[in-house]
Amino acid sequence: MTAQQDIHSSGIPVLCLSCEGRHRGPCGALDPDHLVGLAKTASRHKVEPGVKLVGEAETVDSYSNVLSGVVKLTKTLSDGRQQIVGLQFAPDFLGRPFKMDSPINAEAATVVSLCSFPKAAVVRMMKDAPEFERRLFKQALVELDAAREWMVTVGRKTASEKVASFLLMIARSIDRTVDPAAKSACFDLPLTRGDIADFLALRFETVSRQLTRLRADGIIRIENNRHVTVDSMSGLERRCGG
Amino acid sequence: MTAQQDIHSSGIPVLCLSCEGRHRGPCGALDPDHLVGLAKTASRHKVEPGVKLVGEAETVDSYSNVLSGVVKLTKTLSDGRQQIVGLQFAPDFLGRPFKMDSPINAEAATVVSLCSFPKAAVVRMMKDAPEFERRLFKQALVELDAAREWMVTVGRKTASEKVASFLLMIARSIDRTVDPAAKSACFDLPLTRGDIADFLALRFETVSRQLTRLRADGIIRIENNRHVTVDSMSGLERRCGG
DNA sequence: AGCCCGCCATGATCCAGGTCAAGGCTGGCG
DNA sequence: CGCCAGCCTTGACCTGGATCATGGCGGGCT
Repeated sequence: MTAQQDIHSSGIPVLCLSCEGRHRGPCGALDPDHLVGLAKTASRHKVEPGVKLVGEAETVDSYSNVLSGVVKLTKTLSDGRQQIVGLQFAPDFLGRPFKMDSPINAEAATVVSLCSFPKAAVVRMMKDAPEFERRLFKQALVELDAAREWMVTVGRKTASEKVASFLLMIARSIDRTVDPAAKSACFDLPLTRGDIADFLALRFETVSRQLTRLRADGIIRIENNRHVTVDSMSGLERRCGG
Repeated sequence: MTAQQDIHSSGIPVLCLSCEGRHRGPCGALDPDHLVGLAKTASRHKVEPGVKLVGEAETVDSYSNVLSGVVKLTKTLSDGRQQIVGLQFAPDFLGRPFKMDSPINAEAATVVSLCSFPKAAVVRMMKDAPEFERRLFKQALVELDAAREWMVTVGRKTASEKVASFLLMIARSIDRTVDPAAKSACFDLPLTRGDIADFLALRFETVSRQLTRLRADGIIRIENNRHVTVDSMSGLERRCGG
């Protein structure tokens, strides 16, 4: 950080100083005055895996930034069939602007830390800081691109291609600093086999079998069911099905 | 239209007066001055089914409003497998703000009429008229909701439920004035069997068989392969699978 | 007219992934 | 410690939808 930026940061609330939501997220659009106003209404939480954050068709009165961990967005049919329709990582903004109720469920997939704001404070910020609204707009478009990308995967790829595509996506999302052209990667799966199945529209047995196959073929190693080492990124890419 | 509105409309370009893009679309956010500026750069087209409007990964230098007809948004894997990831009806805005190139293909599914603008004109309008940008934001969120809704359908429903859900969606999209609680409906399918298959992640033979089944069960009638009459909306809803 | 081409329907067969079943591993808790 | 619950793996078998094949229908072109 340069001296110039240091001076500018003098008015920034302590809470926000090293916050992901400001560093790369929507709050980065706000000047110190706005941040002070918003920070007064903000509250931080840490929630355990499995905790429901927002219910489908539920009225929502707060929005949040994801500061760490992974949130899964799901939809469920009346007979229990479930589909994960999106994943959110830090510093994504969690919530549906311009609507009273959420069209989806949001649930912590891992330990998640959040910075929550009353809905009204966010609405005001969107009015007062056009660049803030614009960041939310941009995130919505990125999520739309991602949702459409996954429609192709869910609709048209084979089980083997789906699992490879998922691993590649996670490898690239978990640590965005990693060289995208790296030969290998290493990360903790944020989802159980069952969750991965709900994301890819498979059964957990099928996910398990495909992971076993990737392991047998020397593409990946798995420790403790969760920790994955990708030994051959190129091998993984070749299995994603164009 | 009241006298008051009549007076206000006096400065509106003739082209825009009865335009769907202004009536219910993004241009409704613009005042006469803005409309005049935008209309100077606008051009209207009519294109035949099958005409490619935007290519995947192609640089785009114009945006459009859909004034009539249906546009399909597709993604294709390198080996030709295709998925329709969205449909656009009047008065949807066609184009990806904040990006040089489109992440998807857009193709006319029916005869489509468009009102196109140079990209720069739209970018300027987003700066000058915050309410215009907000409308585009809202449309993006509606498209995101729709994409997620279809992820559930594509991923978790059976072939029979998929086709029923598709017919219901079309019945409700084609004529938005129709009573959503109506007992029956009547419309032209904007897509071929093959297109419907690409939308639902099925094969066209499967779509054909499911339509035959709905016909045999007295839920729908089909004339000329395209014109559908839904005799039992409730029967169709019951087959959508929650 | 006669031909071709795109679209659709339907039957026969196949197979990827779903379903059912059995067992292992790990961590929390009485 | 022993028990239980959640998660994972693997095997055996089944089935919904894909694939392959055949033919009909309608509209445009020569």
